[in-house]
Amino acid sequence: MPTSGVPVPRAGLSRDAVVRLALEQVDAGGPTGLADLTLAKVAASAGVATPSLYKHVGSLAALRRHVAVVALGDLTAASAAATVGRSGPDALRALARTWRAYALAHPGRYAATQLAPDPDAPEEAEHREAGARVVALVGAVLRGFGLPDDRTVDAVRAVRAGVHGFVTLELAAGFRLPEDLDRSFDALVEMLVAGVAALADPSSSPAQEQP
Amino acid sequence: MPTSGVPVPRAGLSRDAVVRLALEQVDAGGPTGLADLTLAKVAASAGVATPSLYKHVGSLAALRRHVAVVALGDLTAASAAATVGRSGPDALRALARTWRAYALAHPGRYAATQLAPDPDAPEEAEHREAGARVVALVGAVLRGFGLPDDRTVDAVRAVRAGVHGFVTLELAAGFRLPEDLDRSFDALVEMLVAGVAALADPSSSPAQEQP
DNA sequence: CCATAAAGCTAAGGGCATTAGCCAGCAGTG
DNA sequence: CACTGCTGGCTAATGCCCTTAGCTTTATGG
Repeated sequence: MPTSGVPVPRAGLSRDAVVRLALEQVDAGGPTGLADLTLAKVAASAGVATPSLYKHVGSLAALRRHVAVVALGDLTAASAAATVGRSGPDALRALARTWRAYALAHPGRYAATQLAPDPDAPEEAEHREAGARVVALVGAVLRGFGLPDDRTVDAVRAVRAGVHGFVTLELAAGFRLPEDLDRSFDALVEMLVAGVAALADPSSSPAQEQP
Repeated sequence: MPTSGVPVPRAGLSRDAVVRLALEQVDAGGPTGLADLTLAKVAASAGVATPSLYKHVGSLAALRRHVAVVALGDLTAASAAATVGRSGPDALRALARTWRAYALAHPGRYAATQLAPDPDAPEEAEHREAGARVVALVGAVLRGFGLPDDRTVDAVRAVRAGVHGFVTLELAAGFRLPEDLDRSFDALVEMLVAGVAALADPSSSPAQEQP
């Protein structure tokens, strides 16, 4: 009895195993780990000829998508863990920091996070749902701000845009001075916190000039 | 007398001509136009064998960089035109809208805009400078807010991150509902305006809760 | 014990970038 | 006016890669 009881035949290697090896390669490749992901390398690391992978994976694009699903799951779990028990500005700060920390710690996986699933393809439903879960989580965190319903979308988008933009630029080495990135990020997060709060309470209009 | 009078030998084709053809291909390819840029296709559109391009271009990566320089120039020019004669919040709004408009109108070139030049490679100096010019322009626009010197970086980064993040997500079809994107973007821009103003005048602290 | 389906393999085709080395013209110079 | 040399084009070849087709082997379940 080599393994469990269902469909595990001989050499070992399965969709999950292939994805695991792909994740290793993505993780090892830094920010370009996803772009550098290659069936040839995964096959080599599995000790198998390249075409053999097609018994488990479908295509390189499909493998990338599987990586994306895992990465989105990671991010959802980390975000949920970081925000549980918090609400309002506190929760938003925790969410933003977790997001950035994840991106910096796993740049390749974070890149995978940004793959846009085809809205129609039925085989990408899992991918779409994984993405929707993260976005929903942002919405949930923002619920603590008491936003009017029709403004929630705007707030979610602003938060996603701000954090994603910062992290993207940071990973792409788009900023000079390596110093002070933490402080700049904090400043951005405070802008978002204040901005979302303002969206929730339009009476407190933005500070225009000094009084 | 086939052409003008300086260095145009026989068939016609030069670094600039090759870059021009590359730009056409990038423009025709939508958001993935840059990624889909290929020496083979450029050569075909020039009516030339692929290796011939190496007499003008160096490599595919170099061609991409030349495209990036052009795109950064476009963006600088558009931004300068949009912000001249404005200052403070007004200028920042104009800058942000111009940026987004450029990205939506020329997604392939906008993607080129995000290529990070090697900080050391001497042959990428032109690329670095083109990038620095755009960033400097953001700094100039923000000068109207009277930010303390040591906070300017934070503000520039927040603005770049917010706008770039939004546009990236929008291009990647990362948002659902095609409607209301304009309003969401406006909301983000107002957050940035208010946030930068707050950075300039820390006494007006963010609205925490409703009073 | 045997049939069958799954999981591997090799072979082959089609892209692509890149390097090496050849050839034909045009531009000057002696 | 002839010659020399540069320059921009070419073909050939290498080495990656993804992907498809079809064969072989193995393990499993009846």
